[in-house]
Amino acid sequence: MEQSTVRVRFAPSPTGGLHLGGVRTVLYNYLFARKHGGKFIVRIEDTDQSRFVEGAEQYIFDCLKWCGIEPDESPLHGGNYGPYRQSERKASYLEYAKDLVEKGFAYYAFDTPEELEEMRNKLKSEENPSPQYDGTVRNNMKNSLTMPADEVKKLLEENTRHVIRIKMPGQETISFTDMIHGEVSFESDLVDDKVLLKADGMPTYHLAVVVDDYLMKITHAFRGEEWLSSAPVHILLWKYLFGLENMPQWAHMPLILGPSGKLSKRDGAKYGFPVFAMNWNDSKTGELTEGFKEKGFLPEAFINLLAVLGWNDGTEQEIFSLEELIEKFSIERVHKGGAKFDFEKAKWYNHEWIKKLDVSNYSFLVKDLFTSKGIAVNDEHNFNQVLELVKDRCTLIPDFYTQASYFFKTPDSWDIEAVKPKWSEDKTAFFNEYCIQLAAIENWEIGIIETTFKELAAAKNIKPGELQLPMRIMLVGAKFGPAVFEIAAMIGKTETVTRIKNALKVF
RNA sequence: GCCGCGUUGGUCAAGGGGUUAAGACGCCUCCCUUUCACGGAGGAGUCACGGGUUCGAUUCCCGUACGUGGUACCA
Repeated sequence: MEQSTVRVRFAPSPTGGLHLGGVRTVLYNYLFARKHGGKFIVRIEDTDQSRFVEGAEQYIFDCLKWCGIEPDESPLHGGNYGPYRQSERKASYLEYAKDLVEKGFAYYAFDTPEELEEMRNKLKSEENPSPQYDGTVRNNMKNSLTMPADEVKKLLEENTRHVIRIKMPGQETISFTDMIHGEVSFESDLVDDKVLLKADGMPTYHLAVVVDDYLMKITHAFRGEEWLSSAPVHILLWKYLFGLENMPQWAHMPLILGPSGKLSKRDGAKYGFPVFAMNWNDSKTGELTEGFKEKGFLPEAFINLLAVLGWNDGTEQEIFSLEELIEKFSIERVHKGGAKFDFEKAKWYNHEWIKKLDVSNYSFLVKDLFTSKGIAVNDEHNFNQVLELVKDRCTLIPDFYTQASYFFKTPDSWDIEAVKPKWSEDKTAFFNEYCIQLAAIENWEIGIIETTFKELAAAKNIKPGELQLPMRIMLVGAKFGPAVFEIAAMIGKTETVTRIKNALKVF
């Protein structure tokens, strides 16, 4: 397997935002493909036109790009196994479905939606709230198994609306080896006759994955655990159509859960944190759902936190770059059980990445933020120096505004309460004189600003510590930020003196 | 209901027949810093339950509970 090309695919449907579970699945797909020197393929599952949302396909690729994941083959990147949109492969599915009918593994079903509903209502009971179209039920329905051959032929010729269903065998144990769960098995009698080809001629997911995986020579198929229950259908299809020996290896990823149960794609707002990679603007509903990107997450942190939610390399390492993940990832170490998403920890990862990365990697984001708030950034070098000074205090990108904006504009207000109780005439005098001395400084740098301050304090017989906090309030407006003298050095002589004088009027 | 999958602190988790059951986030205390962080040192808190198997089970087996997914002409 290692010798021949590993081909892994991610098959999203363009129906909405890319949520956490989705991104993690792509990520694992991608890591596995890269680690084994294989191809990473993105195929679009757009066979359900009713749910199709304009722009969703592009959105998916935008998210991947932001995460640093580049597909080798996709509708946008090209490749030798196209088309990469299921809607463009419609013709071939019909052939395979007919082939299955001929071999006796599938059949035509002419039941109308109304008739199906009637059947379900009739059979519904306390014990069986959702009756299936299964081995016993199909004998009482309108299909090519129960109707005479000539009648079936006639209906087909008249183009009567129909679907093709798989004929689940009776009393057969269907099992396969999942790369994460190990041996998984199902009893065929308990699985229903899934629709393979819809009345509109489009395949259902079941037929499409199998046919596409075969035609695209997929070797490994990783998907969310929500697919595990329908795996027996896929296994059977592989057996009937292409042979089990050609079937890709399956891996069903554990689910990502919300704070209370399952993580719903919808109201992410109720958790207070995003559930999508990037802002998702639903053209159908007009709803805007916030993404991790826009919330202020770095892509490095985002993929890092997702990668280790359900996987670890067995060491104590927690911070991984994409390159390290490619090197260290192994599907065998992926957890079986689902994990609750913890936003606090997610923020911690972002904080770590902000600290770890050189500010030049993300200063453009902060610059955009400042610009949008009306602060023009002219001196990039100076700007980066400021960011370097405050980055330890920033968890999300927007934090840079509160942590650094005072370097570029006078504080809007002062935390008067922090200084007033201990204020005295001595201190006013000190600062007045300090201003004069500062104004006289030729070589404006941190050492001299601090020395001047301390010597004057000693001369006035005031503890420097009692003066530093007021000075901070004057320059910053509040009790936070790097060393005061560092700030003074950064904002310049004129600005420092101005801020002190202005504050003095109020203190 | 039925079927599948799962279950180590509040959360993410290492481990796996005999361990003082790692580590991280969060929380608390202290140190550093006359700010806020960063950093450092500590602390509280755990093997879902019941039966087996075994000299011994958190680890293996069987049940139960709980969680979660499926049960669509959605993916």
